[in-house]
Amino acid sequence: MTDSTRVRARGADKRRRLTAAAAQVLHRQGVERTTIADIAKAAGVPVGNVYYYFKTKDELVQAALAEHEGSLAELTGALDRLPDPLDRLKGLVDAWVGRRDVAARYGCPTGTLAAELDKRADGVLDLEAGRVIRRLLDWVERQFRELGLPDAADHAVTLVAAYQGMSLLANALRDPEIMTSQGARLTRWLDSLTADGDAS
Amino acid sequence: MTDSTRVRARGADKRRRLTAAAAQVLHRQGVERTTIADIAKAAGVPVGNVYYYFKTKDELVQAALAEHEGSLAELTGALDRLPDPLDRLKGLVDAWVGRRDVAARYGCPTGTLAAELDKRADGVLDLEAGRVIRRLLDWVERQFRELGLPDAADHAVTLVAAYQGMSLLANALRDPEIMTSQGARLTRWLDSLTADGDAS
Amino acid sequence: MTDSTRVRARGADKRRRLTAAAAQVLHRQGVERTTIADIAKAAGVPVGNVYYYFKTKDELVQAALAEHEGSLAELTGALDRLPDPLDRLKGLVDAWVGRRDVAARYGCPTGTLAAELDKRADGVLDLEAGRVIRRLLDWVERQFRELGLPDAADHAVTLVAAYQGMSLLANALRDPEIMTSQGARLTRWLDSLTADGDAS
Amino acid sequence: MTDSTRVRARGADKRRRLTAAAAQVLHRQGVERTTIADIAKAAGVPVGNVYYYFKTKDELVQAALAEHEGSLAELTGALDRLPDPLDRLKGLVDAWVGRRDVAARYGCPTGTLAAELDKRADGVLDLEAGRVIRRLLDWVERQFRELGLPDAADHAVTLVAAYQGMSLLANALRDPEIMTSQGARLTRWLDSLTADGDAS
DNA sequence: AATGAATGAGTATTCATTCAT
DNA sequence: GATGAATGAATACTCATTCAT
Repeated sequence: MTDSTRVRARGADKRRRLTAAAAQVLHRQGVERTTIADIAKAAGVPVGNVYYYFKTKDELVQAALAEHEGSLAELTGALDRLPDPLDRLKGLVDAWVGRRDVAARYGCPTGTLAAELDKRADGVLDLEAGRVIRRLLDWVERQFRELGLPDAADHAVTLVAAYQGMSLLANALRDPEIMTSQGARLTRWLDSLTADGDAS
Repeated sequence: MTDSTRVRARGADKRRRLTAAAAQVLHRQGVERTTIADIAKAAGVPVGNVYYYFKTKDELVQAALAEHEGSLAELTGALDRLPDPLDRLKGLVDAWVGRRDVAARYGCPTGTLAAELDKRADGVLDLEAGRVIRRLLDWVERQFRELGLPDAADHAVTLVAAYQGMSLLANALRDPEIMTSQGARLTRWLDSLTADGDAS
Repeated sequence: MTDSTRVRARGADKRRRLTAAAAQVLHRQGVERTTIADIAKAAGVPVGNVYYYFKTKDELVQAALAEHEGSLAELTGALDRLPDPLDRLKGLVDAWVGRRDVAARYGCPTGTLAAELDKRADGVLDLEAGRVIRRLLDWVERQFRELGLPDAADHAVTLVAAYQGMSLLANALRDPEIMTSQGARLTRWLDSLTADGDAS
Repeated sequence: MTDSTRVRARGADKRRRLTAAAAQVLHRQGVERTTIADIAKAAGVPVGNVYYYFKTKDELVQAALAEHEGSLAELTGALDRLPDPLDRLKGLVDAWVGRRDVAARYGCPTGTLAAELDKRADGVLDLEAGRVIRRLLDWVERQFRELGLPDAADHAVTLVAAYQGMSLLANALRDPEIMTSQGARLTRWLDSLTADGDAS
């Protein structure tokens, strides 16, 4: 490893730490209640130095959004290795249920971020958040289509909306059990869809 | 009408105007991005005077929450006059769809408020928001129970979560059409539930 | 004096104090080296309160500019009461010389402000500064015209430029004597202009 | 050419580039609104490296001032080759008029720098700026003396002040034409001085 | 000598809340 | 009760300067 590589690695590492910290802290505290100092502290970086990597707070928010988008891509990427689209969708639901405790405490990262950013008058970041959700919708729709179902787009909206809704309820009521029971319902629904046509 | 009565009436009016303004502005801009001055201006009340009616900003938020709770109570109260619980639930869905434009622009008032308040470390108002949602859940559950369905509680969670989810998606994607199509789906689902048992 | 008058008077007084302080401190330290805190302290006003009267630092700069414009208007207004335009112009030169010590220490308020504001990329305030100088030019030109001189506009530029130049030199060399000697020269020049036509 | 020579040459080149960049950027943006990064970028030098050549920002300002002083020396040096002092002075005026567009956009480099530096509490650099202006004054005075005129010093102040004043006005009003007309006036004045004694 | 990165002090601005009348 | 004004703590962002390599 050359010197310049090491330095670049250190710089990239700090940027990654800041991004990860931003993703977590912003999810937990929300955008408006999170200060740059909060993120800096969580990342172990002096405040002034944050601005070497991100010119504005909004850029940090965007990076956090991209981080969540990356997690999602990682998940769908792994699911894509399953041969059966139905298994992929059920795997997605399982993943959601697996994160029930985080959902019950802080909600869905993308969903809560989208909701908060939508309150802004200046529409830049809110479109970003919408884009991430759209990507999830697209992936889900593709699975439904591969299953040969009509109304794949509608089904996708139904599934993702169900996820956002159950996360919000679990969060508002602080009850992870909602994730479990609704997850089970979604799994049953997916099975029914493929078993004998569209029952919804 | 005595003078003091008139004054009290005027005072109550100001309080009401502040509450209504808070409900609307907080819904549109979110709690953190809304200043007391914003609400005061929307209500046509001088800033300094706000504090005569509400000791803190949090009390204004609480009042806004109560206002939304009141709207909900009004709606369910009206629906309660329908003889058939199924019609009541379908009426609820219709009401949601009827507000599709507001939902697409600002999301569900209670849901977005709950999501934002849940980010707070101090758990006072977030529980309030949860309580409002809980009341809706209870009302819905009661209808399902009156319909003689098993799993009334689960069904209630399903319906309300669907509403929250579709509102969030409609908002994030700025697409009121989502409210319409998902509303239709929910109506069909309600019909199927009562027609031939549980299809979900 | 009613209560509201007194309050308004107090508010107006503070605004005036802030404006006066801004005019003085900005002249002495320049725009960029002056902090809001500097002005607040000079005016005996808590920092946070400054923003009740001026929304931004730039508004304070503008107010200071207007203050200098006001001083100028006061001076020309007084000179306007002299019957002879030549006396008015000589009175103007005398006034300049009378302020030689301030000029030697801090330069001409309007001139140095204009020079500093002209460095800005965003052209808003710099035009303001130009406007103040233009007003002086116009007044001087009017006097020359009343004297029946041709090239009144050119003469005006010559006189005002001489003032700006001698102020700058006096300031750069910290030598008030320059104001005196150049003032005498300008007086002689004015006399010669009217004695036997244009000698310049 | 040995390696060390080449390196020294390269180093000297960087220093020269930095100095030139500083002279230009500081003239255009002013001292306070110019960052070290601005100058570094304009010179094509990495920020961190600037400090190898200049220990502080003030040293860069001083170098810029020296650069402007050098330009002036170059100009007067060239004019010194003219046999007639009157031609030298008229050549100086011509040079000023020749730079009318820069003057109208950014003012006289030395004059604006002097005005800005004079606002500083710590008197180090402001004296420097005064010194540069003094050198110009001395050169001009020498020409007047060679012409056999009495009051050479006063004439010098008059000429240089006129230049500073017209530059400031041209800049504040964004009007290069002022340079042209005032330049013509100065040329006439110089002619009149030598033709028939002192007309000013 | 060269350079990307680090540091920390400083600055404008916002805003909930309080106060004086 | 009503109201303009006051207060001060907080926060995003900048930048000269230093450091590690």
